[in-house]
Amino acid sequence: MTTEQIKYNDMSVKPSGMVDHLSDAQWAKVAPLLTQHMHYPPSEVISRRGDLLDHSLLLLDGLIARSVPSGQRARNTFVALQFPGEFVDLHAFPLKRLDHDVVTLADTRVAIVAHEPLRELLNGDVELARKLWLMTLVDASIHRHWVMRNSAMRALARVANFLSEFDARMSAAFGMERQSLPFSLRQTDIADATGLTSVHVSRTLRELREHGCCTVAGGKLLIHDRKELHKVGMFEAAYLYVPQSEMAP
Amino acid sequence: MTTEQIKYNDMSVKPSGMVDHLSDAQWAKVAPLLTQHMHYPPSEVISRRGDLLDHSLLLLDGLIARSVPSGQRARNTFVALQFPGEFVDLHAFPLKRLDHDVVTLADTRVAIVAHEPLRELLNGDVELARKLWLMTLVDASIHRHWVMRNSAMRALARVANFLSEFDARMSAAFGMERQSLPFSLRQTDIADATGLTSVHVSRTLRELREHGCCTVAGGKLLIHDRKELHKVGMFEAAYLYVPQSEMAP
DNA sequence: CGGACCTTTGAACCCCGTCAAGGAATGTGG
DNA sequence: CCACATTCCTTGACGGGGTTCAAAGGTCCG
Repeated sequence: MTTEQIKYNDMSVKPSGMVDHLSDAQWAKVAPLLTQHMHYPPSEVISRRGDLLDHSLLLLDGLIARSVPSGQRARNTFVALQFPGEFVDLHAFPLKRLDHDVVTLADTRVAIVAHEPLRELLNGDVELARKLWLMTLVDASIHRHWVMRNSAMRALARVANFLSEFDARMSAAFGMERQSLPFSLRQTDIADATGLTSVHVSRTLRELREHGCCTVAGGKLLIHDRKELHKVGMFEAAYLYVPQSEMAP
Repeated sequence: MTTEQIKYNDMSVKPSGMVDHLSDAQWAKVAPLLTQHMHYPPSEVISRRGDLLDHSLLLLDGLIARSVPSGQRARNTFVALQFPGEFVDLHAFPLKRLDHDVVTLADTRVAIVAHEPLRELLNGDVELARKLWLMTLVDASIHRHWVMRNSAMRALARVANFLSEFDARMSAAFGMERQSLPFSLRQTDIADATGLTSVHVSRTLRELREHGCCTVAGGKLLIHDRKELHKVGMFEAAYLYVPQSEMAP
């Protein structure tokens, strides 16, 4: 394993994104559990399907996919993506056994939360426990959207919707919308996430580019016309349950 | 609304299925909250996307789909199915706002759990709260499997896998495996759940029948060769997290 | 400058969708 | 008990969106 272990002391600043569902006071309780950090290069398998976990991960920076062996395709299938400020596998806290691999898709930093101290913390704070529950339920809502997207949308709309979601969740992580986003996914990764082949993803991205929606190139996602991208992808962000305090002017 | 309201007194017997994740003592605490029952005919919309719920449902008997407006298909898309002994929309307890419709697919009986008394119960019982959390996480695991199935499997395997899941979850609800199962889904429902057209579902079911796997007809699912059905559908039940006490000899 | 990896493009194919018509099952009213 | 409607299932013919196979072109980095 080519991982590297570092100690940070300062988690006092609450990251943007999903953890913003927590109040400042709640974050102040969770932060002390995040003493141990790890750093991984891209395409690294952090945990494997079937593993019994005694800890979960908070994604600080980078990008992570949850991946399962694919039914009848050559490569694996991505069943979820996690962005900075999101818990990667908090469901392992009640569930323990993992039903998917956890794989990095970029240079990635995570903070480790051991389940034992987390259990003690949550035993004494019902509200906080409910917030963490809620955050896993947002994951489930996103899963449901992925089922719809990969079952009922054509390639062009499917990829446009996927990129719209990427934009929205990345914006939540940044705390603002951007015209240019870091985009470490290869076209084969987009294929794994959308249930298409990388060949057809290539063709579809060209189409989106020629429509003037967006360009994926050089590790960047350039949004030319967000409104048009959303329209092509029939994108409505409600299912992401982005915290209120986010995205304020 | 053609629903009918009944009062039951006896919920002392714990149903089989998903709620079997609860211990008898835990069930004894939950049961008193289930005083109000409802009965619905098939194809009835119980709750709608966007609704703010102050209660959740425990499915006692029948079958329920969670349905979303479809991207580019004529009909809706099913993002989940719920079987007897499962909570239908427990995620609405922390999340409140529903992101999908709740629709009956059979003659259906449910018990209503108001969120307010549930909140008070869970405030005083951390272990029980964690069990309910776990049950929503099993839903999420099933969502992930649906993403894989509808993204990465061919029609024949996809339908075989779907029917295998139906068999497994129905078996959990009955507490035993059966050769013949009540099956109230129409072929258009199978299509909505698998992302195929009903025409192709018809062809696929014929193929499964001719392979000697199973027959769907007359409101019944007949399993001729469960092992072969699982093989064709590449079915492995781990993602269902069926409770241990279930399925014992 | 050479090699590994990713992207792009072309051509052929096929799985599944679409359209259309007929058939079976069930229910309803006269 | 039959005419008729309704709903669902089945089958055929055809077309197309996406896959597969193959090869060439970029790009990055050692």
